[in-house]
Amino acid sequence: MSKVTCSISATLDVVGDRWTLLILRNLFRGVRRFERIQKDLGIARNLLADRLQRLNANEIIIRVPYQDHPVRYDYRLTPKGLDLSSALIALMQWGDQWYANGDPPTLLTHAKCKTPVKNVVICSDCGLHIQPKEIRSQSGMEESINSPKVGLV
Amino acid sequence: MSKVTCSISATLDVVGDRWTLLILRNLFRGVRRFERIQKDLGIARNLLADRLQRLNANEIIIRVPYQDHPVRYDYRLTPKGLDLSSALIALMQWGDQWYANGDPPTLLTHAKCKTPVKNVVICSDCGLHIQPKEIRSQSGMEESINSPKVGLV
DNA sequence: CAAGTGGGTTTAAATTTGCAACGGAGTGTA
DNA sequence: TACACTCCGTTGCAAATTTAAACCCACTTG
Repeated sequence: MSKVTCSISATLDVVGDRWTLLILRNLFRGVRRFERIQKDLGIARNLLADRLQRLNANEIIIRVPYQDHPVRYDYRLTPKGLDLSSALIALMQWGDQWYANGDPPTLLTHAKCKTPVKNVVICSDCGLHIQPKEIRSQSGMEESINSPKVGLV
Repeated sequence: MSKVTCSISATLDVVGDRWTLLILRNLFRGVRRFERIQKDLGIARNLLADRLQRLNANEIIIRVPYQDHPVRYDYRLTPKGLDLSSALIALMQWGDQWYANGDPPTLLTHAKCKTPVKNVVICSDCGLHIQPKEIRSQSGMEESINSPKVGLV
């Protein structure tokens, strides 16, 4: 595999289309069969077939037979697929924040505490929460993620 | 605004196309002008014009003139746009994890400590890190985000 | 004045999508 | 036995999007 130049675009190449993340959302929620997903999303059947194949090829999901004659499959998340949960949660959190008027359509809670979960960016050393403007971006020859004092409107 | 039924799809309606998140990535990195963004991404000019207009209409970016005659604009993130940073970081982190072979093309660090930042899901009450399987999903009449013991392959 | 730059719009071709119908291999019902 | 129904796709075609490339306008620079 060749050197990737941007992990965001690498990710979007795999899951960055109109439907894929919504399909994954359903898998996270336990909706794992073709027919159920199709009905829930209203996605065209050919597209769903194509997306599932692609996710399978990329090892984000795996097909697990639940019957023979004819063989029918559950689509389940692999560890690589499960690892997308925080991205999904981050997207969901933004939608909650800006489009739900204080009434999130779905609430994710910590199984033990029953309190809501939260997606945050922290410093891997000091462990503190970090604001966007405290972040520096280091790569080949690109600018900082926020050039000094001009990031915000 | 009508009741949103899924914050993920609400978010994807606004930023969930092939280019929009990549444009935003550039804005986060300080690349704010039409010509620079177009050259960096190789996006078609008409699409870039369209996406910037749409982001502006959705109040994710704002146009700030930096000269008159002719008036030319910087495209800057609004607070709503800045708030997408954690989603972008989550996507980037997944790409780093699964496609960078231990060598992330871009490293985000905490300005103070110089150590890498990390996107995590925590419990808003106990503050502990949460694994995907510890999350419950509560909404109208949908299943848990992970039905008992069948989530993983 | 000619060439270059920034920021688009227009046009036509290539690609993707959505829809509806079809098929095959069962199961359930009468 | 016949008939309908379910699940999981595939196929064919029309409609919508995306793309590349050319064009345009209003300066700015040499």
